[in-house]
Amino acid sequence: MTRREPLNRERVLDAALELADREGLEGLSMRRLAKSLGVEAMSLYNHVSNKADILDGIAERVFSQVERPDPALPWQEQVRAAALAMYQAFSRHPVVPLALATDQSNPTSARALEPIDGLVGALFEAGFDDLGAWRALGAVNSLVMGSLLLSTGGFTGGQQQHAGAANVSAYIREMDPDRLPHFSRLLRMTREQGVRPAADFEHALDMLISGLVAEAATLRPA
Amino acid sequence: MTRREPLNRERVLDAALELADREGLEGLSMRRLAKSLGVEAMSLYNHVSNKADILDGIAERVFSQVERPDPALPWQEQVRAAALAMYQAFSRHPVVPLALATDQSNPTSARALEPIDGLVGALFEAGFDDLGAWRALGAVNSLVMGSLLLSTGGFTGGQQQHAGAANVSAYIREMDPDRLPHFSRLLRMTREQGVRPAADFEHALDMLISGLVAEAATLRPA
DNA sequence: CATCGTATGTGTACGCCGTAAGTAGAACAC
DNA sequence: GTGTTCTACTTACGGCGTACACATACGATG
Repeated sequence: MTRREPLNRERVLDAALELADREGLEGLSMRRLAKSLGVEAMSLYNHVSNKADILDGIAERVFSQVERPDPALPWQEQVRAAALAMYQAFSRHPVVPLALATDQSNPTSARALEPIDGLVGALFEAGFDDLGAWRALGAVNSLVMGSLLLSTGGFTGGQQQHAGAANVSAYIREMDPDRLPHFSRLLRMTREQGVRPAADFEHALDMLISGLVAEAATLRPA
Repeated sequence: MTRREPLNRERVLDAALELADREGLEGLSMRRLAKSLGVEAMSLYNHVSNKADILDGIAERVFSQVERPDPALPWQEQVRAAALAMYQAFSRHPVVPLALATDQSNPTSARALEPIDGLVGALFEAGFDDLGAWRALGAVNSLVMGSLLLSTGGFTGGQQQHAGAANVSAYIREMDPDRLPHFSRLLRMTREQGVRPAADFEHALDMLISGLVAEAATLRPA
């Protein structure tokens, strides 16, 4: 009998991320995770301190996959690249934004926050003061998180996969177009043409950044 | 003995929203809700079909409190007013955006979606085509939801209440400012000056809308 | 080699959760 | 009266996170 590899934190987090990607946040339970590792639930506690620790761990892992933009770029492009990089990394693992938003995960390691630090640096380059940078950071983060959350199951989201299509048509069926003429027109359009969350996000990001640029222009009369 | 008022859907939803406001989303359980009504858990099922139904119900309730902007306003101001109205209604009941984002709630009634319909109408007024309006709607919704979610417990959120202050200072303690110079500077600032999520959101919204306006200007050479 | 402390995995149990199923009692129609 | 319907209650099931006690295996030490 091939003696099985001993457990360790790495392997637990690997399996947790994989399970969560496959089954969603509510499918990630200690018992199911243990089963996927061929082990009993309580064994996990020898390697992680509790479930929150697991969620922090996978969030950190995903944060650490966020590519950092080239600091030589103009600040707008750094902001754009940083936001896109966060969006892309998180959209590969939609469980993470969910866990962050619901406060089930709270990564505090420097490694996790580095992408954000880079973004703030670019905002300082642009001439924002502390409050301005804080607000711009919040705007970008909100757009990233909001886009991710709405594209996964949010109320007006473009849920393109799993229950997605069925979901949108359920909306259309239950909705009377007389009371919601504009919105139902949009929903019909999305049904005919599909929905591309990443492209939509990129477009939204560009609009926000153009607003940031306009504001930054008032700061340094150059 | 004063015979107690009989239960009904209204009273169940009232109590559910109140309990959720007080105890948060994870504090809203069928058993606790029943107890707050002086009743056993299973009795609730005579008036709502399950827990998802309750979450839909309270979401609809809060949606219906969103004020609709005056359609006579210029479109930018309609968009601004609609987004602010959503933000304000939801920030009084932070459970609702959470339930929406985690797909635990999925209101489909016309009443709930009216505020969104109005927003789309304003975007059509601005000259956006279907795809443009869809994207602009997504941008605004994402910003609203993202801001709400991050201000409640998000990873870089301005959690001003409950565990809030302690939380930010925990960050500061665990973080070494050498690796995160910019971000730690911002956190220090927020600790000294506090954080005002609503003002921050308004600022972010204005930046996004200025981006929307710029885009709309390219559509109608007017 | 034997021994022992530590690290790792297991079994059981507790108090939560949502809810299916069955039942008891009251209100009402006939 | 009898029957129907509606509401609330009781019990129970399978799931959750995890505390606690226990077993076993391993590496260092004698």
